[in-house]
Amino acid sequence: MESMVEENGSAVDPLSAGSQSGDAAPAIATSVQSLNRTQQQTHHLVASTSIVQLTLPTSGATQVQSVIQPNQQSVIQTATNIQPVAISKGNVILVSKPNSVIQTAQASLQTLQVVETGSDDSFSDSEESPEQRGGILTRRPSYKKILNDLGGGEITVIPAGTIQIATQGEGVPGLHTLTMSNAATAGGAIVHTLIVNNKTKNLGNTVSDNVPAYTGHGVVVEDAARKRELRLLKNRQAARECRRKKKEYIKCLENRVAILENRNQTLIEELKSLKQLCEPKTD
DNA sequence: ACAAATTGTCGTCATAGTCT
DNA sequence: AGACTATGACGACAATTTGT
Repeated sequence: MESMVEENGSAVDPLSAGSQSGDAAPAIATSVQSLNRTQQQTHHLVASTSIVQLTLPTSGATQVQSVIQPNQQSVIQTATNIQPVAISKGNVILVSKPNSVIQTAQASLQTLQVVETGSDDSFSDSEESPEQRGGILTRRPSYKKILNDLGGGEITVIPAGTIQIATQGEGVPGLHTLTMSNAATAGGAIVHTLIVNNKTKNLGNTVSDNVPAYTGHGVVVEDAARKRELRLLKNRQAARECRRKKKEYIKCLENRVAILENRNQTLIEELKSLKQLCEPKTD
């Protein structure tokens, strides 16, 4: 299956439009500064976005409204219920909900997010002011929570180009397997995800795989040093995961900016033309 | 070419939040 | 309630950029 993208008459490959992912700074508060630095090397994030029309031959006259950011990940926003959408370069993305956001970076799929929205406005503002949170400075909601608030489905992206998908609500619990043919690692990657009671468990290597536990008469014996090692190891991994989620969250926000700016521009132009129509003729 | 400044990444700690 | 997890904050270090 091949997709055709038209932008002012010229073909554009939305997947190749993405490139360097903007590496984020340690804190959200400073992320904009950091992104600015990254974008010195790329281009300005939103300034050069453009609308393209994706024509998908096999799905009839279906069109996808997309926002293409040069040197940034692409945003593909579906205008209608079109599923599945297949895109060149070997990535097949099944979109189960309207108004989805699909992020790609370079040739390999890096982030895939399904956002269930009635309209763009349903990007709920998950960042509350301290006042809104009760007037005291408290910890912000977790990225997981924020992203869940943004959309119905939960999709976790694993660094090595693998994708882990969990279904909530109407989803059928069970073992889900997702294979990526062009994962960053050679030969692709397969992730098995076990969903039990709406909770996701990675069936890959776990922390305990790496740290041997000594058992005696069925009782796990661990000295303080071992416990500490285990704790540090877990926390190290947790920190990595947390940073990855933070980057994902920031990308999500960037996409949101791109979509909203694009929409804003459209509305401005619409307003202009309506004004012109309403203007009394002077000659 | 070199030093200083800037930025990114990582490991660790502390602790709020969540789970059992 | 205690164990566990997620995340902000911090410092160390490396890589990159900038000014001279």
